[in-house]
Amino acid sequence: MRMRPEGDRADLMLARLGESGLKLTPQRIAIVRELADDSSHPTAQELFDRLAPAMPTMSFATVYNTLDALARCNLIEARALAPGATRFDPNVEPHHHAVCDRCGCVADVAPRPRSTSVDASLPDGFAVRAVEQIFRGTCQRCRDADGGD
Amino acid sequence: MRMRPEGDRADLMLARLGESGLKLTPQRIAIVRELADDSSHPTAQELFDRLAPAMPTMSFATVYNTLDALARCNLIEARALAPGATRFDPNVEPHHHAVCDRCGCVADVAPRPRSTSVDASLPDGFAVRAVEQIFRGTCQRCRDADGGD
DNA sequence: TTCGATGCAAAGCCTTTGCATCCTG
DNA sequence: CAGGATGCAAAGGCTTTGCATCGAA
Repeated sequence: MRMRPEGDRADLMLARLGESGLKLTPQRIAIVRELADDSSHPTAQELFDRLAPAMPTMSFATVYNTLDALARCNLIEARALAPGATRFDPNVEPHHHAVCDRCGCVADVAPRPRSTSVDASLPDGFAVRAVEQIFRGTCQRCRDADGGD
Repeated sequence: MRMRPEGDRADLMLARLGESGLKLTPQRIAIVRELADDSSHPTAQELFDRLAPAMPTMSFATVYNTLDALARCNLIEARALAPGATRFDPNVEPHHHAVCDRCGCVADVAPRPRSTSVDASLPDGFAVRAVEQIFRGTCQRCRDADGGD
């Protein structure tokens, strides 16, 4: 089983974007390539800041439009992991997140088997589509920097 | 074991607010009473809208200041359950949430035993403080209104 | 008087929208 | 030429901040 080489996921996303009738413009290609292999869960602002140097005409509207298109195609997911800006996640497989209380960094957490198996105490008639877990705490970097508690 | 009568939780929160050195002003009392027995997870705007008729001079700054003070005292928790406005939760015991994809309503979900017991795939050195689960799906009301899928 | 709390308004983020312009087919 | 996509700017929600005023100890 080989590792996924750079670009694979971006190419897959671009192909699916194209299949769904959207044009593969330079802006969209740049956004997809920036996001596809990024597990840091960037905000729209962060993506814009990274892309602006190479594409000086990029606009926020295009970033948001593209992220919205990608989300509609189920190629990324918009996540509310903390108050503030929405974060975008190229990993659409079921998984969870560890969020640092101090620096706000986000890491993926592999899902456990059976983690979605209980609906006992859900509201009557609630149909579950997905279960998200957020592990809140302190990342190693912040613990090292700050003394740990 | 008796049910908690109306006002108990509000009184407890007010007492603890006072103990932590904050003055129990009419505005703070009104905000606490509005939130203490409310499980709908209101936004700051919603609280303001409910309080404004009875307290015409209430300002947003006071609502946010008071919510921030309550959160610092661990009497409420600010939650990011979906993109958009932060929701405030008077239930600070460990529990989870069911969030409707359509109407955005939020219901509490009782925690399961052992639901926080595994940290196997967490990032190295990440110290877990709390585990939140969000059940996403469709509430009964929306399924009834819309046809169910 | 002193110090915290309030209310108002302005400013700051984050995001969406309207519209003119630009490509591409 | 027709349609979608872009870029810009304005608007709109959510939240914070600055500051003058108010009120209780």
